Amino acid sequence: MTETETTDTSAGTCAGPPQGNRRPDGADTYTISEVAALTGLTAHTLRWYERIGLMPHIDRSHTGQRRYSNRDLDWLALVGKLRLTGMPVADMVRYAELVRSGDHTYTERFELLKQTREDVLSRIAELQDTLAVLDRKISFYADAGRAPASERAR
Amino acid sequence: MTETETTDTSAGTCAGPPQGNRRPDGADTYTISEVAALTGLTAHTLRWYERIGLMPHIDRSHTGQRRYSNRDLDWLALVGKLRLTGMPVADMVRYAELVRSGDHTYTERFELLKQTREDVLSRIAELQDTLAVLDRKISFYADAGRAPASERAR
DNA sequence: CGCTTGCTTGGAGTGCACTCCAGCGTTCTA
DNA sequence: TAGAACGCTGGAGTGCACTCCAAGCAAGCG
Repeated sequence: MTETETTDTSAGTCAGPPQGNRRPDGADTYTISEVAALTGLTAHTLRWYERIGLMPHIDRSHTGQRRYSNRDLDWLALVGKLRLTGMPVADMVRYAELVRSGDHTYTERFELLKQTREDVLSRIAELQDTLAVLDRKISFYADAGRAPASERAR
Repeated sequence: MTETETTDTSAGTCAGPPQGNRRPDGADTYTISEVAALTGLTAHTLRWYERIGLMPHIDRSHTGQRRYSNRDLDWLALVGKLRLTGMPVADMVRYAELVRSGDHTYTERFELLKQTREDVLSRIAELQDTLAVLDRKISFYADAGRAPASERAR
């Protein structure tokens, strides 16, 4: 085996705050596998993110190995959040491009964030709707128990 | 072109309640394209759902064409809800199998629903977390406007 | 009767987001 | 200074959820 790649037991149900043990700014260099451990992503995915333009340029050691910084970790934390809103990776790349192209893209980024905010809000609303449906079904099953199948449930 | 397949303009942002014009029970037979229009799914997807076992057995006309009922529409509405919780199709198939195999699967279905409810709850929590992050960023951009890039934002 | 429109099937294709591989170089630990 | 563990690359492969295709049957209409 050439590469171990986090035999992922961590990201079970909760995906709790992975920002545990960061190094202080100034002494913040992490190898790819450290970042993998900290973010829950695989090293594969980190390299892939870079290839598709989702990451800023990552520092390299004198031999060409990636050295991540706290800033990169912050960016990955944001990406992680956006990812679980269901935002397509292509849109995140778009945002990354805006950041890279400088300060004159502020308003565009602002609009993008506001739009995303709206999307998240409506997704939450959808989920609460679904929750209501589930609760109705659950209480039906709770009532019915194994009573005669007078009204068959699906 | 042999099949028109809903040139999807409907499912834009909101995906509002598609349960508009149902026929009264007893006179409830719908063709596949009617169901497509009512649910926002394509006819392709409806046939695919059937193939993979996500649908109960659908009635057929004397020539073999599918005739959906209100009950089928109800089922599709539930599937739609579950789908947008991010539940994998395979899990929904599992639930469909439980329904098909009869009343003795009540408790298992009950457990599955409760688990799903938990999943939805934690997804909502995640999204609210993300919302907080977005709000912080948005207010940063709102404050910063095009002020000097003292603290560069990502 | 021919034409259009709609529905049927099995199987192949698509897009997304990873995920892995082979073959090689580097870094750490004993 | 071995040897194991880790990291590098380009490109190929995977799994999911559709999405489409080709060829054919069936109903309604002028």
